[in-house]
Parts: sequence; C-alpha cells; structure tokens
Amino acid sequence: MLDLKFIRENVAAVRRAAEVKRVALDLDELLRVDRELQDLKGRTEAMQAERNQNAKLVPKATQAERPALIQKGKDLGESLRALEPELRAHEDALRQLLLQVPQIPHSSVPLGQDDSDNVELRREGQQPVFDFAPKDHVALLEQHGWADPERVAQVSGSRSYLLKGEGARLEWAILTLALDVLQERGFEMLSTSALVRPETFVASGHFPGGEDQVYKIEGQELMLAGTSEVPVNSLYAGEILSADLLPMRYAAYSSAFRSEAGSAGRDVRGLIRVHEFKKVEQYVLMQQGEEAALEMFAAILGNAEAILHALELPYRVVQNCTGDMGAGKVLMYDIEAWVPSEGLYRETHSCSYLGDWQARRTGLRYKDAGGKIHFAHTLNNTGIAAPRILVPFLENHQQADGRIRVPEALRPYLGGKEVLGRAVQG
RNA sequence: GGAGAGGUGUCCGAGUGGUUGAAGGAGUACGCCUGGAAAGCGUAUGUGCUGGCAACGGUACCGUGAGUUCGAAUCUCAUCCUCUCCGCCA
Repeated sequence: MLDLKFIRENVAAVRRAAEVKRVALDLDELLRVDRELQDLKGRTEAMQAERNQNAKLVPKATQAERPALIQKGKDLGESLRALEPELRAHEDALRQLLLQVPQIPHSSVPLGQDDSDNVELRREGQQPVFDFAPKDHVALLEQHGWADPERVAQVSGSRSYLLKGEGARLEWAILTLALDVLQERGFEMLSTSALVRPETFVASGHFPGGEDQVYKIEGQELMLAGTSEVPVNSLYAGEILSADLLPMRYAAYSSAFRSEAGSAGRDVRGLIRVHEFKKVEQYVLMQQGEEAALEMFAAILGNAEAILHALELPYRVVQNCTGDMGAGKVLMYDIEAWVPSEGLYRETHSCSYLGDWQARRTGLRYKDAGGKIHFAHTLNNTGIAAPRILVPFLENHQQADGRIRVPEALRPYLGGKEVLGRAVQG
C-alpha cells in the first residue's frame, strides 16, 4: 500500500510502477473513486457536525422547544443514513484499489517480464568437478535410506517428504547452524505458528492475489502461512512503537505451507518443491530511510551468504527484474545455489526490501525522537529453507562412493562426523 | 468443550445515555526551584481524514462489527481476544 496523497501527487510514477511490474491496476478508477469519496466525506461530515450541534442543544432546551430539535435530529439522521451506502461503497472500492497499488521499484531494478529477465550479479564458490558420475539428490537419498517417497505418498500424497536417520539429523543440523549464524549477527530467534488469520496475509501483501497458494483450515478462520514473514509482519500490527526499539531483527523459525497450485507438474520429484517445509526467515523492522535500509538489505543478504559459505555451497546472486519482484517490493535479490544434476542454479533464498508498503498494510508505525510518527520499513530474507537446501547440499558434497562430505562448520552439529551415509561400490 | 469475569489513551485506572477525546495517577518533555541531583511546583503530552499560511477548526475512533437513540465509551446483539475455575491433553 502506498500513501494516498503520494499516489495523488505522483500519478505518473505509480502508473509506471504498475506497468513495469505487470500489475493490473485501474489507476484512473482509483483517482475517480478517491475524488468522489472526498466529496461524499465532506458532505457527510458537514451533516454530522450539524447533527452533533443539534443534539447538544436538546438537554438545554425547554420542553416546548424539544420536539422541534428532536425532529431536526431525526431528519439529519435520515439524510446521513441515505448517504451511507454510497459512502461505504466508495470506501470499500478505494480500499480494494489501494491494496493493488504496487510499490515503486528502486532505480537499480532492471526492467523485465519474468524470471528470465533477472540479472546475475555475481557467482560465489567453486562448482564441484567430479571425476565420477554424480548422482542427483533423489538417488543419494535412496542410497542412504534417508527418504521413503513411496510410503510418504501413501500417507501424505505427492509433494510431501520424509527424512530418516542421518538425513533427518542433517536437516536439523543445517537449520540449527543457520540459526546460530543469525543469532551471532544480532537476530533474535522466534519460533512461530504457521496458523494465522486471513487478514495477516493482506497485511503481508500476499493477499489479494495469492489466495490459491494458501491452505485454509476447514471450519476455522485460520490459514496456514507459507512463510513466517506473515505472522512476524503482523506481530506489532496497529502499534506505534518507540523508535529506540528499532531495528528489530528476527530469525523466525516455522513450518511453511504452500499449496503449489499452478505449479502443475514442476519439481514433483524430490525435495525441491514440497507442500510443507521448514524455514528460518530473517525479518527486519526498522525506521524509514533508504540509505540505512539498503545497508540492512546488504546485511541480510550477507547473512544468507554466510550460511551458504558455512555450508560450502556454490551459488549466485541474482537481481530480480520488475516483472518478477512482487508488487510490494522496492528491491529484490534471489540467491540460487548450484545443483550439479541439473547443471543450473536454483533459488534457495529470496531477499526483499519493501519500504513502508507492508507496514502501511499492517498499520505498524513508530515514533521518532522528535515525536513524529512514521510507518516502519520492512525487509526479509530467507535464512535457510529445508529440505530444499538439501538438494544442492547433497549433490555438491557427494563423493565417489556416494557418501556425503560434511563441511567443517557443520560438523559440530552432527556429532563431529566428517562424512554421512553408507558407501556403495560402483 | 462447560461456567464465570473482563477488554478504555505509552502504562495503571475512573467512567452505565448528554457540553467526555475521555477524571485521577504513573511515565515522558520543557520550565521553576537547587551548588548539582532527588523531592516539590508549573505547563504540556492520542491517531487518521479533512479545512486553514498559521493560530485554530470539523469529523471519526474507548477490542471488532452491526443495532437502538435527537444524542453512545456508556444500552442491545454478534464476534474476536484475555483471565479464572472445570474437563481434555502434547
């Protein structure tokens, strides 16, 4: 959501943002509804003023004067009621339109239609060179007995996963390592529920638009969040925080649920795209100010990179183009880790700066030292998402015998083991 | 799931139909006092929209939504949440 005044005064910029982000927005309709609502409100408030004045006269009036005043009050009430449906319709319409208004992208964002227009910024780490035929992660899981896809499908359907033994411990170890890295860097751990109210999705910006990606709980007004960004974003909804509490930096752990409606048959095999996964999300609430925000953006990007470094995974950093960045975002970079079996990089992290777009929806403000009130700015980035991270992890660290080398930084989390799994010949 | 109590400003807390945006206290800010500080004293201290250069107005908001009324924080209904007790339970 953007400031209505800003929209009025920057029509061209908003129009362009919607265009390059490929957001369907009838800006002219918005402006029209806004003008009409202003007019309606003016008339309503004038009548309310008159009604209030009139009502104040009643107790002072003599018995003889009262009936006339009360009648006048009734008439005013009648007129107000008559105006109400139109007023409400305009308010609703404006709110709906405002929810569709995209954030203005940062000047550095490349123009583009979709993820094929994203721009690679840099590559880090060495892609492994194997002197044997490398296996894909599904084969590796199978070799070590760490997964059981057929039985899981019977229990939970497709796009569900199960990890066993060392495989399960490995997932746990990686999550814990990520949490430790973030904690060292000043992030407070949150363990959050994925079960949230529908309005929190509106506040985060996932609604309207992402409804079919979300699981709804039958018979309850609760839904399952696809990221802890949703509950954390709404944690301070409606509050005016003291500025000295900011920035708030959270490493929020939760399960994440995604229906994957519309992903058709993509990535059904293995651990890339599952309905329920575990994620540590970096979430930052801070004061406004682009310079500081961009520094924070770099910091949370750096945190994710530190985690990948610790896991010794080759990756690249990609800047998302306007068409692939989401309506609410000012700036967005993805981190993609190298997946040898596919010979390409796959997204493991997604780093975003939203300006005050999210906080306006959430109603999250803070009071600065001078007593002025501003909307907070929000940023988020994946800390680590499992099991997807296991895909590059297993594949990059496989050895000729199929066993998995454990990077040094991860060994303390796995009882000091340097290698996982059982070897097979040939 | 059953029974009861309650949700008011940054916080505590008064307020059961009329001039209450809301007593009182705490906190905070500024000033006075003081060698300095504390205490004390004085003043100020909600948000959105809207009118105005401004001073200052108008309007809405006392969990949320609907209703009754000339007029609602105060009455009615629904709903969400919190607390206590019972039940169940990882």
